[in-house]
Amino acid sequence: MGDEIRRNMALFPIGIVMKLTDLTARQIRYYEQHELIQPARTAGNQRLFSFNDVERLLEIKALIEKGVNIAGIKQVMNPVGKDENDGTIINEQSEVKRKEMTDSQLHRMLKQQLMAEKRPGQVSLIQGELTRFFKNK
DNA sequence: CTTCTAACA
DNA sequence: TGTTAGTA
Repeated sequence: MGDEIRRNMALFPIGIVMKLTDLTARQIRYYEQHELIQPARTAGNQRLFSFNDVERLLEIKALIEKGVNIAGIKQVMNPVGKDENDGTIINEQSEVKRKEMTDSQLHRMLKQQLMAEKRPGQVSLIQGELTRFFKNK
């Protein structure tokens, strides 16, 4: 599972994540407050997001666009960070159909976005494609 | 210039 | 959520 460390490596600052997910800094920080994501911090308290964080944010965004609120999202995506020792009961009765895309598809999208970042020309791939990957409508 | 926290005409 | 203030 050396791939796991790569996915959880804190890499980009909030600015990049904003463009990658098309979410506002306010939203990203807000979701962090609600423990939907937990980006790492630099010595200077700057947030550093990993691929996993970005993926989760994209899932959160998709859910938001489907009309799900924070409470609902917390139900389908168990807030990370909690230890499973202290009898934390989390019902997995998620009826909401989500994440139909594979990791490879997701990684291709993110890679393309990152490349488009360095080399302008291509644009908003996430917005349009995402809605097609995430079932519904 | 970018990010952070706190707060609300 | 937007947005602004005052920092780091």
